[in-house]
Amino acid sequence: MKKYFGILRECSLFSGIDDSNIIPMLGCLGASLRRFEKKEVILSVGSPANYIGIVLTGSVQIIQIDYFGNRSIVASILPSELFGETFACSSAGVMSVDVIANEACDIMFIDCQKVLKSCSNACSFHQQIIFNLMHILANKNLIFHTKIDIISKRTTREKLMAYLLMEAQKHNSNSFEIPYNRQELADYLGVDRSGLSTELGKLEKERKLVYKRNHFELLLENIDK
Amino acid sequence: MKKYFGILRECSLFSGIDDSNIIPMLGCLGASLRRFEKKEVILSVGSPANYIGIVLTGSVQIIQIDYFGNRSIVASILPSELFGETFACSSAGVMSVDVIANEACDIMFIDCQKVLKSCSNACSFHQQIIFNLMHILANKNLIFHTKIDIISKRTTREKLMAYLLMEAQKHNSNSFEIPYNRQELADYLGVDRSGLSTELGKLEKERKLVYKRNHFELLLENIDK
DNA sequence: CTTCCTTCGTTGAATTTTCAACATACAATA
DNA sequence: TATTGTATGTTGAAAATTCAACGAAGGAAG
Repeated sequence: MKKYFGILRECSLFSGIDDSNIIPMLGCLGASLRRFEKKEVILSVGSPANYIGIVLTGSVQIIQIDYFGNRSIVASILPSELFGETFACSSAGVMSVDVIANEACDIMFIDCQKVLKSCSNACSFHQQIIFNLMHILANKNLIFHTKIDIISKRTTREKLMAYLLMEAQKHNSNSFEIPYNRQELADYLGVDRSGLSTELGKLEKERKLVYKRNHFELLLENIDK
Repeated sequence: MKKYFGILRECSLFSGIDDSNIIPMLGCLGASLRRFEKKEVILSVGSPANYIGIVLTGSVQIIQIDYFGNRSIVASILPSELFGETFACSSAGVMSVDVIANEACDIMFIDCQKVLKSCSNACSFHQQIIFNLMHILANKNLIFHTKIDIISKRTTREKLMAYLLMEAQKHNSNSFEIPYNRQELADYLGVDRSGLSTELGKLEKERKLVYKRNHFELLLENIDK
């Protein structure tokens, strides 16, 4: 386990826990390690949802396949990040998404029940872990909430403005970089890429923003409230 | 407090807790009561998010107001249901929505910190409450996730079919009632009501479903995978 | 039974989005 | 510097959505 210490201490599940206590805790949490090769299925739809996964190396993708067989990538999970916690903590019981290795990766599984029930030796860090897990779930909730607000808008322009104003608020500045290229932004907003480009062009003509690649600056004085 | 016992035992925060223990626990949780009149602001954007609210009588609405002043109702909270838990458990620190009394109501506030840190007398039910809160957050997460899947689809027809297939799955039957009228369903899906009606008519002509008011029956044999 | 009111379906015009195709800009690298 | 590949912008036609308006259906109440 020790070789992954550097990653584990970055994991938000262990924030606030002293470095020296992380490795000893893993026992209480029923931690186990497993390696997966590229494209291998880590968890699949319908399988029991008892474990929280932590990506140690490589990366995994959360894949949703709808009734008509359309795949969509719900999220990409990078080293030190978690997956499966929503299902393990909910009353769903089983996974409703697939988790696939995007490349060869090492995964640590933690038994969610062991996180929630404090361990027999009543380790004092347990409480912090529960607190952290709660934070993670609640923060993900906020992110979903924001996304729903944005994509509930009816037009490309409204979605775009809602997104940019939200980013400006997040950065506390009217000038910021976004983490998406055009196609990714279009996918995030649920609109057509070319239509998005057109709308950006119009907004610039109206002097409501200036942009270049993924750097944006909102000209709030020209944006009607 | 005792007069609200009947409601509290319905509250999912207390599920799995023996009836006789609910009232005694409220002390550990820093519970307090307050009455609000219709339209009164219970929590507002920017106010500190330290408390979880439980609706005891009446109802409250979660209101989101965007940059342009458009109001939208995020949720209606009925007796025995919770509000504010996402904000109190996240690292947001402050509310980013308003909570308004939809009618005169009695609200119980619980100190979220006292839920998360086990109490000095180490009450044994504390763990169950934390477990329940985690469930509530994770389940809400799943609900949001489902909603995002649905409204991310591009066309009215796709959104509608995704919604109906999801409902069928939830009911374990191709025949079910939905909890929305047409306007509400249109708002949920983020589409135009008349366009939604048109699409329903088309699907019926294609013999893919039959419906009447809010009763629906999917004819899966005619729905192409 | 009639009236009132709400919900739902229908229609056509206006608007918006999507789609496909291509032009241009930009970055990496040989 | 020349080349190549990717990202972005632009355009026009087709498709879908929205909008406004109205008519029909169904319930509730007198």
